[in-house]
Amino acid sequence: MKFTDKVTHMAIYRESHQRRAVMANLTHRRDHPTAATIYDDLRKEIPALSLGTVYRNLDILETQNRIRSIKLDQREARYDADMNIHAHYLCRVCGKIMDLPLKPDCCQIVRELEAAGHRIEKVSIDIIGTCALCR
Amino acid sequence: MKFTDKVTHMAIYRESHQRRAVMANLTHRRDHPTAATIYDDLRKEIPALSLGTVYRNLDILETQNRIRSIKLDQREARYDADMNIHAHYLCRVCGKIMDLPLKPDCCQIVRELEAAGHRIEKVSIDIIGTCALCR
DNA sequence: TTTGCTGCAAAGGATTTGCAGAGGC
DNA sequence: GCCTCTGCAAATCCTTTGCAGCAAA
Repeated sequence: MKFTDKVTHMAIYRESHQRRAVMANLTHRRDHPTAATIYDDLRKEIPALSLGTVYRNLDILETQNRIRSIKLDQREARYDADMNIHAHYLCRVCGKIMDLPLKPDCCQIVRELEAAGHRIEKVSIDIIGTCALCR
Repeated sequence: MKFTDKVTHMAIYRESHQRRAVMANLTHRRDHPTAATIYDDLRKEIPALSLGTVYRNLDILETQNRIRSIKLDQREARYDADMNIHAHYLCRVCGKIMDLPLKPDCCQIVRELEAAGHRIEKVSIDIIGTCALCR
């Protein structure tokens, strides 16, 4: 599936065993795993699983708005099943990612953009630094 | 230079012709070019320039806090010499990137994190959607 | 039965890196 | 003169894709 297809071609999805497993794995985690982490984890229950399938399913789940991807640094994407509005803080020393709840009035720009006629599909608020423990 | 060296090893930088050119190119632009775009542009004045050098210099300039990198989608990084606090809006249909000025009170989380002892090194607020013209 | 989904493996694309020589300071 | 920076090219890393068979609905 190409990037543009997401917009123009509304696919009819089937719930495969693998997709359910990816979704379940992400739901039952508190961290923000990479595709490779999910893959390693799921191989225990689905030995024949392939990494490509994990990527394809993460992509579809994001299109379905059931999960969101996070690009904190230039490295691998991370995934999150928590769809509540929140920011992420990454400590670049220990690598830990913290969820930061957001007050609704923090997203005033979003409302201004919408008022100007722009459609909002994704908002990412990512903060990188060194956490208190690592300083 | 490895990722971790940025933290532990404080390098003494020299201002090369190439680094000055990358910085100047970025300063004189209003868009948010990729490394490849800057490279294509600078080849006109520095024909022997290599893409690796562009990447290395963008990396160093970001470490020096003279520019910032932007990761809007899963694709190439973009670069911005505007160091004022602002958000970015990407229209995923036409690809245009808008700068969004931010009111200082929009970053309350940042102050809360700092109060809790965490050091903030970078804040990215990125919004993806479909702009008014493309709808 | 239809057509989306999978595993496999190869391809793709962006970024990084090792090296030997050039060039700031 | 020391040590950083460069061009080159190969390597790396993450992600995507083509294909033939499998499996939801």
